[in-house]
Amino acid sequence: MSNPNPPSLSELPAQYDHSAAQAKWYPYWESQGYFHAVADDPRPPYCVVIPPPNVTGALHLGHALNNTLQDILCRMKRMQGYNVLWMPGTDHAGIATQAVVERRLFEEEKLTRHDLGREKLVERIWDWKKQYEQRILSQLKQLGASCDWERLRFTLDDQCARAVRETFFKLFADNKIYRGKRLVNWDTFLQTAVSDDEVFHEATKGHFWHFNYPVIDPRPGEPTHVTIATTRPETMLGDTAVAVHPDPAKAFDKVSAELREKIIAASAKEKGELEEQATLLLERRTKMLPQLEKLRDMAKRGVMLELPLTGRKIPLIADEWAKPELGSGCVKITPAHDENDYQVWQRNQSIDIRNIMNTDGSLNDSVPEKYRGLTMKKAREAVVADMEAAELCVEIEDRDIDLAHSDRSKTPIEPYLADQWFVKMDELAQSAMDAVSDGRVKIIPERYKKTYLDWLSEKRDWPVGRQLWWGHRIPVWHALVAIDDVDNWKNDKQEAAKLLEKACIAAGFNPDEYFIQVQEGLNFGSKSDIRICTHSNRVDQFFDGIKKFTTDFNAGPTYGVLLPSFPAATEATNNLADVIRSLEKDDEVLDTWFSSALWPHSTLGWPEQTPELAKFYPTSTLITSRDIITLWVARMVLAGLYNMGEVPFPEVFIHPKILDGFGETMSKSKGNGVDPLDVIEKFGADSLRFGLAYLTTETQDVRMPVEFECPHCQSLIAQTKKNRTLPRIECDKCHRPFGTQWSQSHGTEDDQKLPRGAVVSERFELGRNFCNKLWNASRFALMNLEGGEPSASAPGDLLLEDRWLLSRLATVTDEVTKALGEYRFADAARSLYGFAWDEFCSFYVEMTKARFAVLEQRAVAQRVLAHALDTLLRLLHPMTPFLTEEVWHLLNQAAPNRGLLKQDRPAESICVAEWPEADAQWIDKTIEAQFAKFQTVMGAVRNIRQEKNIPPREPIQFSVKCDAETVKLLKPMEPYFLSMAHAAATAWGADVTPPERVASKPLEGMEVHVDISAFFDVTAERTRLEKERDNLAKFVDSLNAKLSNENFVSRAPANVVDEQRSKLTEVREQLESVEAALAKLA
RNA sequence: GGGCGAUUAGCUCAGUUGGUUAGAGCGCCACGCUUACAACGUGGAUGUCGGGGGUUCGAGUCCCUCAUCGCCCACCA
Repeated sequence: MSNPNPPSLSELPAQYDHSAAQAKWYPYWESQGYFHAVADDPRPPYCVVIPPPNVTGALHLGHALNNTLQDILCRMKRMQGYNVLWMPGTDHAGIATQAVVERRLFEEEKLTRHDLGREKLVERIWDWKKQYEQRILSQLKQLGASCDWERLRFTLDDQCARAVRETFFKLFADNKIYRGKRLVNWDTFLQTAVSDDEVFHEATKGHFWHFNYPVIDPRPGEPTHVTIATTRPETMLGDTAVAVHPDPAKAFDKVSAELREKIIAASAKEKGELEEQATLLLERRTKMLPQLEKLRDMAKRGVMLELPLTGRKIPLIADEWAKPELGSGCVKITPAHDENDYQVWQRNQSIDIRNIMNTDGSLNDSVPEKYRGLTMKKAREAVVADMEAAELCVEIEDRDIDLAHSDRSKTPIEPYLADQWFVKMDELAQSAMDAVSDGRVKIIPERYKKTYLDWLSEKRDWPVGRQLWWGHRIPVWHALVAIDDVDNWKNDKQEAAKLLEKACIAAGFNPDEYFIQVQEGLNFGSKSDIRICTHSNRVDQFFDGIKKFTTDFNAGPTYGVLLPSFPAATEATNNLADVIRSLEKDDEVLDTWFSSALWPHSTLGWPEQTPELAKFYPTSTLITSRDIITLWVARMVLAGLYNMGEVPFPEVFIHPKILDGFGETMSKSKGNGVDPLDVIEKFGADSLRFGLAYLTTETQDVRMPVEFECPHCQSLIAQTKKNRTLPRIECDKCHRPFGTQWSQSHGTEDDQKLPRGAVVSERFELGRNFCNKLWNASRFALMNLEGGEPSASAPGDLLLEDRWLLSRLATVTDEVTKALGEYRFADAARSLYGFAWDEFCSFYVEMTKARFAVLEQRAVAQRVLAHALDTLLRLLHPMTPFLTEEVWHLLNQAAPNRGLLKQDRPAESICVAEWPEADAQWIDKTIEAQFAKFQTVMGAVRNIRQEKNIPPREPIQFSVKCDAETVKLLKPMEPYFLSMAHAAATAWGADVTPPERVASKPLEGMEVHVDISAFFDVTAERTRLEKERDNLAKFVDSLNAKLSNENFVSRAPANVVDEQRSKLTEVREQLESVEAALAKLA
């Protein structure tokens, strides 16, 4: 397939038609297979895995940035001759996706997931996924992303599922997976756990209640009660202890010491406040220490307290969690409803743990009958009333409380300790830290190394289970086993494991397909958990086989079997065979990040040892946003090391975030998001890409004020915090209403029917203007190249401007290649922008106009022009692929043979053209300096014309006073002064005398005189010269001041001083010539 | 509470290892539709580089400090 639609060069439109180019070239690239990589291609590999976008919704501007940057690198590397694989895919995003589908299900059909059931719901989510994935892929293609679509993956597809099972199994067999407790955000309305992301905090007026718990049998002189304080009084029904610090004196001293350190470091302003704090602390210590120490001693003696309202007795314990400096110094312990209390429970296994809540948020049977079935809210009222009636409520303070609410149901969250799967992180985290510390993985910019290392260094175990239906189901079957005699069980558990093993073998599984684990003690006291994990592909048949087999077992010791139904277990007595028979498949799924962590190797075929894995792992770089350094990057590193024994990528580039005009992150829920397709439609994909690259600087974060575009009259309305969440907006100009993205989710039916106003940003005009400029320069070149004869060219044929352009081109090539290699996208874009616009277009192309008018000069100019355009297009292709491909094909028509000294046929597509190499032989600073003189004189002539108000087309005459060498340089440029400034040179040289009525401009080593006899205006000229004189005089003064400073002359480096001296001489001369001109006027 | 970052023209941002009188794009002003381009051309105006202190011959750049804004993490009996 060649150019699908070759146009006539003379009929090219004056404006670049981005939508036509996009529609034409993407299908062309795909059909040519340019983006498809194969493993047995011998060229060096370059591989990038896409950060898989969530299938929750459409891509936003941040994705556009992320993928543009990846595409820029991939396209450059492809041109550099690498075997490039950009692995595309999407993420199943467990919670977010299920939540979206559930919400729609409820809105549209008034059904909950329980009405539908697990299988049906999962089916619905797959439907949703297919729809949105299509949309995401289409967005990526419209952006121009050169992904290898034949390899498209999804984190929940069969290949990824296999990698997930394998990894989980490895971890399990390696004893890195265990069951523990974790405080989850429990949504009592939806009866599900919610992620931290889906929780919003709302400050509400609340209270701080102080309760007294009576001490049972206090000795004389001892306190008769302890006081505790709480914001959630209803949880007292689940209290199992009250804690006091084991060494209050030491604890006080520690806090004091910390405070003193702070005071030393503090500013004067803070000092007073801190010192006051220290005084209060000291007073408190004096007042409370004896009491607290008494309580501590009582705790050691095993004193019990009466838990009011329940008739239960709970111990007073000594634990460091109790902070003597806070409240009463004593803290109630509710292990099942508070994470810190849970840890206290873990340290003090003698105390009880008591869950008081049903999944619907009502109180369960473990509380006294009168509170059973009450909601937490009602229970609070009842508890407080009863405590007050018992005169045990000693104080109620008002207090603002940051109350967590579920974003999905808008109801308050109940913290709730649930059984969870955990991955042990100590060794894994250490391995990932080492990889970054020793430089095997480099994070750019380097400051993000700290984020990464700090987070990993906590080595917090990773809770990987989620109470969801959408995701990788945990490949474990388990049964809870209650036993009374722990010692006996320890022996018998070997027997249980053996028995289970036998069952597995009999069911036809190989020993390396399953792993049996027995864990004691972590679940509700002495109850143990027997589990089996498998990575077999036949997971679903697994238990049918085993259960059949275990019917043959009748003998064996008896155990209590707990069915693992959430939250509380029911007990039954049975024998060992029944223990196995009672095994149930875990109904949780894995955290989405578990599958994302495997992305770099799972997408390449792991655990299969595929040729792709051998060729492309480790991948070459990772490009992502900073908010997932910990969640994703760190976990990919540790998973890569764990599964592959090698880091997944040697470099990670963290790119900026795009914020709105108020410095806020863009998000759908704020209504300030931007759909890249809106921008692509209005400005074109190339403009979007170039604009984004131009903004990707080292300094993080880009502020981007956005506007609504009225769909009726196209006028722009600035987005404000107010109008961005209106369901309909009235246009400022035409006063007709239009809808927005916000209308779709929050508006009435009428709002949703309104034509939608696109959200765009003026920031992309830069890219659009640039693309258009380039298009037109190309158009000019094409018109003048068509029919040109390829001619031999030798360096000797080249004129100053050719040598200048080639020198600049080589320098820019070098700059761009280096900048992109170091992720300095903005530098590359700025360098190309400046070169293309200010040098190539404004000077070189302008100058060729005069040369094309002269027959003998044509061939060389054509040749250099074609070569320069060819090179520039290749340099720009990674950023603006569509435009450059369009022009490339036209250029192939106009100049089918190209090259400077040696001519060749260019590549059929710019996608696979060679990346330019900076040819050092052309870099010539002398030529550049000489050319700069020409530019300076040109500027002076143009400047005088403007200042004298001489009409642009009015011919003028000028002369230049300069040395002989400059004459030799600039005299040949006379035609350019004519064509570019309508100025005719009358004289060059050292003895040039200015005409009678003249406007002069002193320059470095030169004087430009423009004959203005026809336009002479003494006053205007005097004003101009006086201004110039003042400027120069000021400059001379500042240089004088510097040079007369003894310290500067003696201490600054000699070259700096010399520079200043010669500058002074130079500026003085200029000043003299201005003063002379002024004198002449008078 | 801990950490990170930002503060430069009306707006959005560059500014390399400290070294001429601090730059770009948009916007603004003036003139121009000149046969590549008005999405353009030519020229112009615009800054106490957030405040204060310090190091230095010399600070937008390095150090300290204050202020404001933003982000991440932790915690809130």
